[in-house]
Amino acid sequence: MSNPKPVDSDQRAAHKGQQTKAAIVEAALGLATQIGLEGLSIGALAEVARMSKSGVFAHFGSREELQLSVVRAYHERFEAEVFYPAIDAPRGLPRLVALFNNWTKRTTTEIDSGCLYISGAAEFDDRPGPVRDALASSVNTWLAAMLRAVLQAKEHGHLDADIDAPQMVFEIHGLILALHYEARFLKTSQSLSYTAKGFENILKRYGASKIPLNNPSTSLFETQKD
Amino acid sequence: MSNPKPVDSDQRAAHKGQQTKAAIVEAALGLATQIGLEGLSIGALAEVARMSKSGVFAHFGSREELQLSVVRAYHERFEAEVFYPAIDAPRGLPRLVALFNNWTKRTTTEIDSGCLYISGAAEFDDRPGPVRDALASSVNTWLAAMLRAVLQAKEHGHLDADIDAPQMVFEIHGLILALHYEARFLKTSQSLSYTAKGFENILKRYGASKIPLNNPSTSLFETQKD
DNA sequence: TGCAAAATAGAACGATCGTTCTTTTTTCTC
DNA sequence: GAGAAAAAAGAACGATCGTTCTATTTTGCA
Repeated sequence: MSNPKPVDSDQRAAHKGQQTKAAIVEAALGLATQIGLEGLSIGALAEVARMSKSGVFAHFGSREELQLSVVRAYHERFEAEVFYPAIDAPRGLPRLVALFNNWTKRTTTEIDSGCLYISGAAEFDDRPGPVRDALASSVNTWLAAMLRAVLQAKEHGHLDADIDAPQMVFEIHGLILALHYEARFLKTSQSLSYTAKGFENILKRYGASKIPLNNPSTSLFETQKD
Repeated sequence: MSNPKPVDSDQRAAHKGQQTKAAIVEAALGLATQIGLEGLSIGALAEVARMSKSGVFAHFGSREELQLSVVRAYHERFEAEVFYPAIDAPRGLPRLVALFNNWTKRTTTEIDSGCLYISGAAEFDDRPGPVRDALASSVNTWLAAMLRAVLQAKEHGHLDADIDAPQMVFEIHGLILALHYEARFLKTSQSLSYTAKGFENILKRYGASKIPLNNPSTSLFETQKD
């Protein structure tokens, strides 16, 4: 009638199928983060999406492809929420701190919803296949980004020159895993402050104290853009 | 005929039912550590135990009771393998080191088999009920034991007097979680050495360097009794 | 507006799930 | 060795699983 082109905001020239598929993946992501990728069933998903089982199934062709779609969606969300906002911070220590802050913030949010990289690791650590590969690839990409940030901080003199960068990333990773485990499963109330203090300890040990941050009045755990 | 009392070595006066139940739990433990408590099905378990489904089922009465039996068995094994051997070490830093060494050793073994406390946390963090409670209770018992060891090390002057003991336990827990995650899921080859180095870093930061161990020629990661 | 194509629904499949019931086999005791 | 008790097997149940097929509805373009 008035406008032949659909006024679609975030999906350009999206046909109906792609829209509903996106909505299904969205719902599947919510289910999978709560009950896991293995617990995600097409019947339950169809109920949440208010569709028929076969209607949902047709968009993926197999359960495995549905799981892969969920992993891809989670990866994009993680990138958008943790990685991209942090590259606004200047290279070196500020960016490393920003990455960690975003990671912590996301993990804290996930205390209610769950983290696919953690539940997925537990579910697929013994199950070879495309889903496991996709999960591991995403996590490795993220850990490589953290490693890059550490190396840059080292190059800029924000950290000691002789530090073992992968070692530092490993220890940081441990903090996040402990945060998720103790906050979500054990419901330990102080987990977040333990995580923050642990990160401070790591920073000090690797020489971050020598280089004050741009804005000394700001806590280490406030992301600062320049 | 000759001897009316059964010459049973480790199960005194055990009737047939208790013996086979123990064997079933043993098999279930093997299955559950690999595919998880949720993935553990009675049909698959019966096949492994070379029994009928109903034969297996009769010993537990419900799947949940089977899962609880597995958790209890895992708890006992963990205690026997990690906790009890370490209390041969003298109170304080040596015992703390022994606990960590045993924990690390067990986790390294579990790279092939899986850890029930980690996979169980991922599966039951959103699922209230007796299984979740049993898992959380076991883990809390173990973390409390670690905390006790840290406090004793503090009291004996092996660690700084002003340290935050729960904070230290949290960081140690993170190391173990990272070891399991990166070794088992990501197959990062250096995980074990990262864990050992991370523990050394933590010990130093909390003041362990001030008190040399009994036997300076022995690595921190060799358990030493007496 | 009409028509092909895409999207969704509906029904049914074989398989497996946990569980119940009945029957057979094994074990233990007198 | 007989007979009661315990243990294990067998069959079947309703439910749900992923998947396939066909029918119906909805969409998008000429």
